[in-house]
Amino acid sequence: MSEAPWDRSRCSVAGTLAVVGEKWSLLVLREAFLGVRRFAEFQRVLGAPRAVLTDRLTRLVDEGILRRVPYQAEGERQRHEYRLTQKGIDLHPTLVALMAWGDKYLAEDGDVPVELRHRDCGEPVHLSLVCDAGHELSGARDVLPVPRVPGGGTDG
Amino acid sequence: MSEAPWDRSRCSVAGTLAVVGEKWSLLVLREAFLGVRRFAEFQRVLGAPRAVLTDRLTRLVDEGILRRVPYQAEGERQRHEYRLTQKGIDLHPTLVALMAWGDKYLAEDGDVPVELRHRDCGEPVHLSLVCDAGHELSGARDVLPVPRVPGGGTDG
DNA sequence: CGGGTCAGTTCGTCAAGTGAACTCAGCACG
DNA sequence: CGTGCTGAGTTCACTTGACGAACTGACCCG
Repeated sequence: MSEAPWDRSRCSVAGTLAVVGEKWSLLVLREAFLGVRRFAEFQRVLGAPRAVLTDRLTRLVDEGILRRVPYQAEGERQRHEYRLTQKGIDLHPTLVALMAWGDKYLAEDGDVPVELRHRDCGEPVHLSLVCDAGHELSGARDVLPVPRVPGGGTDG
Repeated sequence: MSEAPWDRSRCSVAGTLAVVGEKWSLLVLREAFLGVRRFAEFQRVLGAPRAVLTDRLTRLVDEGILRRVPYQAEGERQRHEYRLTQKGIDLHPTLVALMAWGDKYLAEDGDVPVELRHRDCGEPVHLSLVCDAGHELSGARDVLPVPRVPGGGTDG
């Protein structure tokens, strides 16, 4: 059942990448967050080969990240569309993080393709690292990774 | 120069994935954040083929995400090690986001391999989406994506 | 029944990942 | 000074996956 070479036991990053780390998977999700739901629409905006798209869509449905639901447009035949589940929606921070990095380093000339804003107040949003005590961390330097042995106690 | 099939013009997610979306790239970075610096160490903890590892390391150095610096251990010959640049450190939120999702959905039995804590106070840290007005967003629903045409004005 | 669209499969080709063996440099040992 | 060891990297044969175009099948329209 090892469908990926990544070592799941060592970190959740590997596990997550084993699920959505294949080519196109995260792009599919990106479009899903932008409202794309139908096969042909994914195909058009992504330009991915149909076979790959079928595979990724099926995979994401199998993983519970997308849901296939019947869909009936007016005057058209019934089709089905792909919609995000909660599990899929929870990948939003990942996409936001990827986008933020791309915005910073790949579009420094201000040519940001998509901007994220708070729906209520219209202000731009960004990711922030906070601890349970309410402190806002300034960066990776403030983070202490604590490895935990599976089955072992919480090492202080 | 199109080293990837992703459409860079549409979103920064695609651009970022074109840089670090290849197999093993993000895993290499994950280990880099955990303190791994030498080739053999990457090779051991990841189990990646050496050829691929060489390629990813070179690629990440070329992209300015890692830096190759000389390294001299006591009683050993001089070697070089790979260290994160600021550009690489800025990928930290991406890895945190991936890890958080994996922790939630792949290790629900509490078997979280690595926990991140605030270095100052020891409390667990998590990503949070905040807007420039200081509001903390509850999720992807509160986010409004605003597409911007390259070269066009800020469409309100 | 024929044409058109959406969704998906099949297939030949080509790029990429994989794992083992090989090379090369420098230190340790004798 | 030669031999062996280890870290870093390359080469190569094999397998997997991506690619793009053509094909199938369902369904609506006329």
